[in-house]
Amino acid sequence: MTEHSLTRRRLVDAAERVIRAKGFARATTREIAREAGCAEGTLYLHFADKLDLIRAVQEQLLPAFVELLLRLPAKAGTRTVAANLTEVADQAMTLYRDFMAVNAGVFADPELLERLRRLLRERGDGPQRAYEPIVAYLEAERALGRVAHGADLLAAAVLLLGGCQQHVFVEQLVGPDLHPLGDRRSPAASLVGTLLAGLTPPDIKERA
Amino acid sequence: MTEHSLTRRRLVDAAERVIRAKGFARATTREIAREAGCAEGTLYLHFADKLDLIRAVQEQLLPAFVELLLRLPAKAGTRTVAANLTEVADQAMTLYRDFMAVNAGVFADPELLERLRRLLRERGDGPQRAYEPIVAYLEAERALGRVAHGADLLAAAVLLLGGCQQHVFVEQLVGPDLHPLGDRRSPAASLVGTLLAGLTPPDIKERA
Amino acid sequence: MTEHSLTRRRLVDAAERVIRAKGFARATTREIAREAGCAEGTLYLHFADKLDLIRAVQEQLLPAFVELLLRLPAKAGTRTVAANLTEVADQAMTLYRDFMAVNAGVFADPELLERLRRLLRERGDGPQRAYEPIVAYLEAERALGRVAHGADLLAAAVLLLGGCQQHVFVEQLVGPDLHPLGDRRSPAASLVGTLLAGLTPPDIKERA
Amino acid sequence: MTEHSLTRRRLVDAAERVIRAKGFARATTREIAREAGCAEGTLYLHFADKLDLIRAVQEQLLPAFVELLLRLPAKAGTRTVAANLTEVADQAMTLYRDFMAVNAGVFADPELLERLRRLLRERGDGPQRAYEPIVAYLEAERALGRVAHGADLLAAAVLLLGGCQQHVFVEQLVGPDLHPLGDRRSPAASLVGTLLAGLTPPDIKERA
DNA sequence: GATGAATGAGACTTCATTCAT
DNA sequence: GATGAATGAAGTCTCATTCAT
Repeated sequence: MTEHSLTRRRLVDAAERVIRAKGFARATTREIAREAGCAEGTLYLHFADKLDLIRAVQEQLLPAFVELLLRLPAKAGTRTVAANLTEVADQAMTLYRDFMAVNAGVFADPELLERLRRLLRERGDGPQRAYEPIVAYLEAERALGRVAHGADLLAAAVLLLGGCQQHVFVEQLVGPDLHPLGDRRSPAASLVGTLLAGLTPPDIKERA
Repeated sequence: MTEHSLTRRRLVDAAERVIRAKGFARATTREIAREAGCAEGTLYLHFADKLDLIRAVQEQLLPAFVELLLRLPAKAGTRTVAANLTEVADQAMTLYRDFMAVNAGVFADPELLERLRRLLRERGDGPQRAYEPIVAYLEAERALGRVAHGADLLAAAVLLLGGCQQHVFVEQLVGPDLHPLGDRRSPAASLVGTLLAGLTPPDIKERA
Repeated sequence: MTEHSLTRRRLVDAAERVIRAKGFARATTREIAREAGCAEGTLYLHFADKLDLIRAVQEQLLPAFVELLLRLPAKAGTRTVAANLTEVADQAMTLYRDFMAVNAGVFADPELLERLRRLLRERGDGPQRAYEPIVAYLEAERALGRVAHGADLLAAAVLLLGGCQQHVFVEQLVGPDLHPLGDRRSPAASLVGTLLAGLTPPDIKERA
Repeated sequence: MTEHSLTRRRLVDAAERVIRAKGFARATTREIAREAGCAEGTLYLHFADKLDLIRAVQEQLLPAFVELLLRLPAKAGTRTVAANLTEVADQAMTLYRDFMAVNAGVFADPELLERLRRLLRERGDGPQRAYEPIVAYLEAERALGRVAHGADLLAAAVLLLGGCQQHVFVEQLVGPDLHPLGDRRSPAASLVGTLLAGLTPPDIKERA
């Protein structure tokens, strides 16, 4: 089976490297083969076509993202909630920076998007899986009294990861120097602090 | 002048339609011209090149959102903060849905990204500008006592818009039915409510 | 008759200027019309097509070249033969520099070349007409004893103009600094001096 | 290696044929590929771009001439100076006839001209290199007493090659029958003879 | 399995020319 | 006569894919 071939793995890794380094639009089969150290034709011995290779890259990327978060729930009760979430936010920003080009390429091509959608659906997988360990962690903290009882933990996870993605998005589009949040010591900590504190003033909150 | 030419507008509209319908990767000059009902060469009478047309599409998408945001500060004190922000969040989600394919195409090609970056830099423009009216609105509400004094308003704006973008991102990748936030009556309201309330329990907050 | 229209003349002059300034390949109808200060369509009111305009440029250029030489024969007996020929050579180099782009464009396109050939044939005109005043001048000098009796005056004219064209050709291709003749005080004088003196040593010449 | 590939050679040959047959302006990549019997894309497997192919054509045209010139210095002392130079002149005319269309195309386009200029500069190459073996030959003949001691050998080389180029230029523009030098038994011999003899009468020369 | 030269459809862009105003 | 927006054929070049070795 070609599924576990060494050359196959080299091609997937090469594709990921090229997309990250030169952008999705520059990730040609020629460039990928060169990076993988094999001939262009070899690609078609291991993959039906280029989309098939891209799909393989996606399959490899998504788990990496989710797995990072799996250790999170175990941290409940350690340090502070802010510290734990800031660590996650920092890593999320790094991941979004890396994945930006791949995601963009997929969203730019409906055929790729549809293929990936179908694949994720079959597996019950997807980016929303990243919410789960965050929600689990927050549930654990809630049980420990370090998170409010009424809090919408799923919405919190969306806000947290969204804030990170938004930060990276603006950062890449206008540059870190023009990003209004870019001059903070830790943009991640700013986001987490605000998410934890909320915006409602104490007096109003009491009445609610 | 070509700036307000009818054909120019037809081309921009056609480009937006094609990008949305067939994706950025399928939005060829040929297809766009066909959709606009004019010859391919005509495109280059109104735009320097394809990117110039893409930029025009981006500039056409923004106003609806910007205009909503510009009215936002004046709403301070009306209805509830939650209602005002939820309206913005709903509009932002619509915008992100429309923008997704265009943004993806730009982020997939480093050259397009670089050119857009340079243009935005020259104009002092960019997606970060959307934070400003939100921050201004929240400042006005803070002056009215409806937002906490210590709140980090810029971080709040990033979380809010980021949460919206994240929601749309997952929605488009896995479909609305599999999105965990998709079954809520109003995902926007969920995000806003959580952002306003925060996660910290009242007792801890008092001590801080 | 459009033959003597002011706009027509403006177009021909503009075409010549554009070809000289930007090269034959960059001399588009759009550029020429812009330089002439009229609309692109106007060109087709005065000329059947672009080739017709180019032909008009040619018609205007060739006489300018020939007319320069017409004063030459009258100079026989004045100053020195070397001085008179050097003056011609200097001007010939200037002309070849100017005409290079136009000539190149014609020689690059067989259809243009054929049209020009036919036109010249009808008129009995052409670049060979430039030889005539040079030959006439040398004949006059020969009668005055300042040029050898057996000299092949036509061949001399070809060598002189050819040397000038060759000099400009190399100069434009490799740049004046790398041209081996470029560092002479006067390349034209070098060519003329050598043409006058010949290469054969005196002792051999006597025997002949 | 593609340097010695059969297809590469076929493309260069095809390009030369097409340029000669249809002119530089008609030598499109499509036409060249068709003439070479391969696909248009194949051209870009062997050449960086179209100019790269044109350069290869130029480099292929040169050798025949260069080789003749390289053997020239060794001929010093054999036959007569006139015979040796006439042979060179004949070959030069053939070369210029072949080169005319290619050179014209390059001189018609400032961008092509600039790129060729840069390439030649890097290599220290160029048409001026043709002067060197001619000068070397004449130096050898001078040492043997068959060329005058004071002669400007570089200027002589420029006159010789220039005369040949001029002859071909006029011949192609007005046709051989109208060329005033065209009815000579050997135009090359006429030019060489005149260059050797010079124009100055013996009595004046003695005084100098 | 591996190779890489060859393919050819199709991308973006230019430009001589036309025609309704 | 003049205009200039529109045309569309044609140009150069790219790239996913195939196939003989």
